[in-house]
Amino acid sequence: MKVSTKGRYGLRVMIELALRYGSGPVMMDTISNCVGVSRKYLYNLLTTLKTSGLVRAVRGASGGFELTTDPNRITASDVVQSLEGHLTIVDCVHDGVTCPRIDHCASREVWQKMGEALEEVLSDVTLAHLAQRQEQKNGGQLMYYI
Amino acid sequence: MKVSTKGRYGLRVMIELALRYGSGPVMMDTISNCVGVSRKYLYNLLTTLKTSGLVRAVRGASGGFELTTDPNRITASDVVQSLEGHLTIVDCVHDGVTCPRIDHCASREVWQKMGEALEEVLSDVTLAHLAQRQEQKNGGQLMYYI
DNA sequence: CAAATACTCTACTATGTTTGTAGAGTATCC
DNA sequence: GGATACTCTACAAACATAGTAGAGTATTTG
Repeated sequence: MKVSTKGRYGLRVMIELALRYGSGPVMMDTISNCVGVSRKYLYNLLTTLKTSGLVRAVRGASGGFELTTDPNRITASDVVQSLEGHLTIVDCVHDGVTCPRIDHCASREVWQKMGEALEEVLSDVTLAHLAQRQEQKNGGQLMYYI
Repeated sequence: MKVSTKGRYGLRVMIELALRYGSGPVMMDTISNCVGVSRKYLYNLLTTLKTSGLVRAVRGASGGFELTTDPNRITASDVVQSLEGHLTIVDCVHDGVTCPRIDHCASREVWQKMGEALEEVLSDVTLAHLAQRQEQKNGGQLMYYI
């Protein structure tokens, strides 16, 4: 019951983009350095996030990636679900393909509640919130890890 | 971010034992039939649960497994944590081995909240509760799936 | 006692997912 | 037209999950 590196790195990536929102596209090498992920792997994450419509890519010289919308309109739930898929702890909660014992399964109600609890936590946290928190922790400086 | 079959089957197993609590040990073949898991795999689950002190084994003829204590003193949290490990979404939340950026990581607070939310849901649900719910759904009959 | 019963243990394997890497291709800016 | 920087397909190593096989051991019951 862990978040994979996709979700972990992905949220960091989005926080970095939130910190730089409004300053034009940020190139992959910069993000790669800040977050500590290889350029190649980063591309996977950004491609997924792009497909979900959370980021936009600008090609060519002085290109890069940027958020498609204001950081306070993107939640951690959006980011995590984009990269990790549905916020369901067990497939039967979301699938149309239900297991044969679904009607007399008490466990299922527990798994459902867990998913709802996660959704509640994540949808309550915006990127703006996280970026602000990050700035506080760093004393207002962007971290580069060069 | 899924519960594995260990957790899913394990909780079912414990609900079955809760339904039969006080009637002496239940043998693995019975549990295996009710829950729909092979005897061999079931052994893995029960061994883990035994190590955690949630069930007790009785060897020999007319042996089997039974809960070590009353079903309303065992929570879903106990069961899931026994089989799946700590209820942490990301290791850095619980590990002593922290990642180098732990001090300026805003994401970590999100992962921590998620774990706490799960704990809250699971520790609020007892086996007695689940067994009762299961009985309601089955009209008071034990299901055998023979 | 002895036979049946039922848990116990070690080891092995197949399968799928995660976590990446390689290298050539393509759009855009100046 | 050259430099810049994203794009795409394919592949592969490492790890975790989900089991299976088969022989061993403790207890009850007659």
